[in-house]
Amino acid sequence: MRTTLKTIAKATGFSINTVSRVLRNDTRISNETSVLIKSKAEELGYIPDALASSMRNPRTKTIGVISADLSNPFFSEVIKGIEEKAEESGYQMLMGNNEESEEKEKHLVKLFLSRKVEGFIIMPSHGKGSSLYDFYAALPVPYIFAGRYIDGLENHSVLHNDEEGEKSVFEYLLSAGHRNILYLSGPEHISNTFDRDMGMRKAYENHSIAPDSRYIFHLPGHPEDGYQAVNTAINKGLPFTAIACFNDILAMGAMKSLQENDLSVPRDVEVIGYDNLLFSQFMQPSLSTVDVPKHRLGYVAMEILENHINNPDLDFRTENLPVRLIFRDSTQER
Amino acid sequence: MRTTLKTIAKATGFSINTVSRVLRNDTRISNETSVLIKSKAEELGYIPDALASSMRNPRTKTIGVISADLSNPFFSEVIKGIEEKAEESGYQMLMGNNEESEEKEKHLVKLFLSRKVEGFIIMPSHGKGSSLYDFYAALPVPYIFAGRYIDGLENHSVLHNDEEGEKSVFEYLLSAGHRNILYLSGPEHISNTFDRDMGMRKAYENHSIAPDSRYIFHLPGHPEDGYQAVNTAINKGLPFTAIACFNDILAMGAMKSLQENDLSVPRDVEVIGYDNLLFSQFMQPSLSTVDVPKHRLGYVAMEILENHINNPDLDFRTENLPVRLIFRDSTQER
DNA sequence: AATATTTGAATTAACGTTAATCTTGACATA
DNA sequence: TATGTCAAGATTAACGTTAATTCAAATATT
Repeated sequence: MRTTLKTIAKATGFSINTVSRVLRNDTRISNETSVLIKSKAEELGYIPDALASSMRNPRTKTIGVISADLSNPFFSEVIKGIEEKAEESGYQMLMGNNEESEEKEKHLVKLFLSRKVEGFIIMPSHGKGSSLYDFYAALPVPYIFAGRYIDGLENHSVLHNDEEGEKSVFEYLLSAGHRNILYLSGPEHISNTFDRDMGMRKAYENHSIAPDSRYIFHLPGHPEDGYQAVNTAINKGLPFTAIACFNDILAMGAMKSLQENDLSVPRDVEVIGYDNLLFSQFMQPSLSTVDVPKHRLGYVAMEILENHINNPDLDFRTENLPVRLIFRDSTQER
Repeated sequence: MRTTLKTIAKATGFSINTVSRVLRNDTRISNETSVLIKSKAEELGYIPDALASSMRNPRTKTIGVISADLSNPFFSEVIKGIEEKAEESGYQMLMGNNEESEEKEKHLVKLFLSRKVEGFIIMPSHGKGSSLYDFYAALPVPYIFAGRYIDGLENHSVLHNDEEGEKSVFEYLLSAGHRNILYLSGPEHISNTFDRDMGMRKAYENHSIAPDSRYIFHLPGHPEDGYQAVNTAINKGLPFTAIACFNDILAMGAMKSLQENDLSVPRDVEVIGYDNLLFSQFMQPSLSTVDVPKHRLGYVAMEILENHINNPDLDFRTENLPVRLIFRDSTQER
């Protein structure tokens, strides 16, 4: 039989309530009793039942974290940031993967609500044209979208300035004289793609140039996608002198293709990634990229969520973290 | 006010119990009643309280997952495997990070027990000389160690044949004639280091050669460690013609150092990693490495755990997944 | 017609905890 | 002495479920 408060109460002769209060360090208990009960609890290997406790005490100290892909190094950095702050604040994480499906995402949110999470941090699968607006708007607990947003719910997001980031990439490339820039963009249903495309367009606009749609690829974002896209461009005889990538992983594939086609980076082609994943500085040549504060993104998301949990009337507002273009060896500028 | 079974009972005129049975699709309910109650539940936006339910029904359908480092791509692949099988079996994951500390690990296990997890999958921080043997041996729920083991609890582990894997690396290198092999090994407190070192030694033994301890480095396993270790070897004038690494991440750092020192891979130095992370095939040159079935490791761990949960009398036994040396461009052999 | 079975549901008692309200005895105060 | 205060603890009633038991009416069986 499991040791419960009742067991300890019987063993010590005190009431269940007194035992409960001792173990919660509640007041109005003599020191003698407290020591006695605590030692008995220890002796019996008492493990508190957090679920039973949550029945009277609505604070479950649990949050739900839903990511697009647990194995993606971008998300895992973000999740580590969340975990760090959650740990500091005494929260536990229920975790799930939406597999880039809105249905799955909704299902997970419901499941987690059932477990009485006090809030959510979500990396939504679909942002642009999401069908989940109504669903989220009606959620009974606070929620923060990390790194992405859902149309109409922007104020629930912690973002990293995607538009500014991609704009700085294209400002650099266009100013350096490039006129044939391959742009390996991301999936169209996520907000980041939309914002970065916008940044790209603004940079072209600043230079009074119209972007050429033949140079823009919308890709899922895996290494093979980058590899194939560059192969395709080369095979079609599309001339280019620079490649801007939606993420470092695409850049990894792109560089592989360039290498196989005997194109030198950065002499023949300059390449710029996005995200600044750990490995990008160790690539050969090391990858110029836009640094996204992934760990901080997670940490801040949890900070904000905690704020809203403790303060249900607080208004939500978009947080936008700064990004920074980092020059390494895959560009001429250093 | 939250909608509970009571709310629905009042709204429909049936008893709480009847409502409960309808929503659990229990028997002995007329179809008419069932439809009525279900539609009312839907209408009122009823969200079942899984915690309250767990008070009577001991199946919480939750497991605890504790990893050494959430942001490490090796672990995140494993976790994805766990998540996939967990999802299939209807389990949710409570997740935490032991930060390579046994104290933190123990704390997390207790916390999760409090939440009534039905079992654990743990990537323990310390395996060799762990102080947690007694603690784990007394755990009241089944637990599986993924990818590592704790001395005396080997039967709770799903492993990948570390000894065989590293042995195959050294068999290749020694057979190819290398006699000065830098071995960038891992942290001494984890079982993988111990087993791979053993594999290395067996290969040397097969060739009747005594390994030279000046060539063996025990490192934490970050890219900088590999980078520094190779720099150090070069600066000390230690001659070498091959590098075997405890993981791909070390190899990444090692290759960077070789590159900076104008040593060609694989012509001057052959390099072999371990783990076969996604990016290793995209490195320049692509990295020869030992493939570890990371996703499968997680998936199998969850399969086994579920088995033990459903079958408490089942004996634990070590599972050892096969590994395979993959030749790419960082070795002469292809 | 008397009895047994079946169906559909209500009642009751938990699960382990916590919060609110009582109780008791010791001591202090006027 | 009568009354008040306080400390230390006990009692009771929840929280939202589920399982076991009970009940009443309808139907079937002899």
